[in-house]
Amino acid sequence: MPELPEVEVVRRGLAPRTVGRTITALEVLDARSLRRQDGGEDRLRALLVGRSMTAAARRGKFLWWRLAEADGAESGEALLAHLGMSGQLRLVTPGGPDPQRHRRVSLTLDDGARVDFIDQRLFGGLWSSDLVEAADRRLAALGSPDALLPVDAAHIARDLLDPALDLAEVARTLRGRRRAVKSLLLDQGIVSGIGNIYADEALWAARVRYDTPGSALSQRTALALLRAARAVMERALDVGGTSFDALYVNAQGEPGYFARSLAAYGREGEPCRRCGRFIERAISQGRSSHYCPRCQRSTGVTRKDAE
DNA sequence: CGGGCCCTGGAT
DNA sequence: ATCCAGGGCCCG
Repeated sequence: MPELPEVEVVRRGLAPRTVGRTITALEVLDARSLRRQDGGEDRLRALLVGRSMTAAARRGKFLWWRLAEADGAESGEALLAHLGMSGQLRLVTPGGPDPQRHRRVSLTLDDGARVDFIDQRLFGGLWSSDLVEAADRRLAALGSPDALLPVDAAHIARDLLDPALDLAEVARTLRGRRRAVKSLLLDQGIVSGIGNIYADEALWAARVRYDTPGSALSQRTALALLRAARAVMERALDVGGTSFDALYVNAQGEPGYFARSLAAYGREGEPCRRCGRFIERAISQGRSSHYCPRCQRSTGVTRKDAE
């Protein structure tokens, strides 16, 4: 399921073939993928056709293109995409493979290539969003030329690959909450880009149990956990992300290879790669958590929690 | 802050 | 036929 590494792989695949190109047509095969578009298909078409893409940026799991008029002036809007859990953005070149299954929206570019939005489960979408300045006025995201970002992504915190992220501050935020640490890692308003897979992997790497209250973490452990999350996502990025099946592929239609390196996610009943104990699975907040019952421990409760 | 919902298709 | 997967958002 596309989390930060997978979305970044897609961004890197799309950027060189889309930035600098002009959109010549919009084809909508399933309007449900435009659910979040004000004014629907007609308005999106009016905003896109004849505009060029000037940058491909990403914050957390949100990906967007900056748009400019024919004369090069910025339009003040971005084309925003979220892959949900089964979305793909695929580059289709004339004569190349042409995926039809679950194709929902296509953009045609002035070199004849197409960008297809494919989405089996329809949790993702494509829509336009006005640009606003990031609250901290720093570079908005990876791939962004300035501090502007789509208003519909402005509530999303910076992610662990963002040079402007203040790691110590995020660690302090985790420690200021009493919710389970996994729920905090998944909260895109605290730190973005982490989903169920990389949350379980980061917790395993840092030896922290999913249900440890944030307030029970030391600053040192909270920092170690965030660094573990960053490290596992960087390793996944290096091998093209995590693919379990055909649901996640890059812009060229190729899978990633990180599934074979997972230590916790999806490994219920298999031996822990550190200590050999069987990985267990627990349901919490409607999601499964995979963890090693021996080497992932609750760091215990703080005095405050014991009261 | 937890739970339901949006969706489809593959597994049971 | 029913269950389950899950990101984000909305509801209470």
